[in-house]
Amino acid sequence: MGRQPCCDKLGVKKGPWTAEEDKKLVNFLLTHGQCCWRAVPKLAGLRRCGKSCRLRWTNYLRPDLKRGLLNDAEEQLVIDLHARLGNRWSKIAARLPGRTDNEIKNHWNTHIKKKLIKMGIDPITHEPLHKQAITPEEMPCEASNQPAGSDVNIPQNMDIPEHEVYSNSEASNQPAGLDMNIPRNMNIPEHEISSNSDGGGSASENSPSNESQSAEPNPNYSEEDDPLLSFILSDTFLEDLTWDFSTSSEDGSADNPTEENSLAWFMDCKDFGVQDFEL
DNA sequence: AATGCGTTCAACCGCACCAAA
DNA sequence: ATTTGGTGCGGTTGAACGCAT
Repeated sequence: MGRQPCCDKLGVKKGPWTAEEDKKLVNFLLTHGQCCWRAVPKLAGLRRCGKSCRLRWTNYLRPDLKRGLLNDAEEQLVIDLHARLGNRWSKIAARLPGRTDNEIKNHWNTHIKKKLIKMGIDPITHEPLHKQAITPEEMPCEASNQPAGSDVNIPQNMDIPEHEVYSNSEASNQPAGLDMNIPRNMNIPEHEISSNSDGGGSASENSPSNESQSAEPNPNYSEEDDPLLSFILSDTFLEDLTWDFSTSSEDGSADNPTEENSLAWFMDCKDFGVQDFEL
């Protein structure tokens, strides 16, 4: 028996969201909070699929989102995390506050991938495209561990949960003398290790037929060599983040906002670009 | 100004997981 | 143990945009 579609295809609007729709969705979610997404469009007065509403909210309307291109430090972090985690964009995004999996995925495909190729690095394996051609001395500085210009204060000795790393039987495949920016022996929680029993992966991710296409994380990463990465990968980092936008604003006006205030404030943020507020 | 081409990114699609029934 | 509905995730698409000619 096939699955019921997530929403009635008839009468459901698709395509770009209008400002009016955004307003309705934001108004509803700020008022009622996130509940059952399937019910959201009906309750919010939208002719949209619940899934579409969720996507619009998480990828675009969420007030804690940063807008704009990833900076150098973030980009380097994405590269490092990708080497560790592979194409698990949601896991990567979880370590970059204010960034979405979609955004990172897009940025990877449009910018970073090309950059790495240009640098002679395979964006999938994170190994040199022509191992003979590139010696460690020739590795571009951008591939060094510490992102240039990174001013993040990074606690030392952060544990990376074992479950967040791919298991990889080819762990020893790292070429001798190839240092790159890949820390070794990183601790990552077991439950996020990519394997056939991994609960979170998509079919294509775990599909053997796609293995050559999917990004294999480098198993030899270690946060010891990359304090920034170790900090970001730590659970402490995630726990410490203040995701509740309502309590943080430059002038404090958003503290304990009323529903109206928060909507108005939020819409203002959208007008100016939320990134301007450094939420 | 018009056209073509390449790039970007918001949005969609399909699948898998998980919890509840 | 099985079914079902809700949600999350990663891959893909296509409209919009920018740039060169």
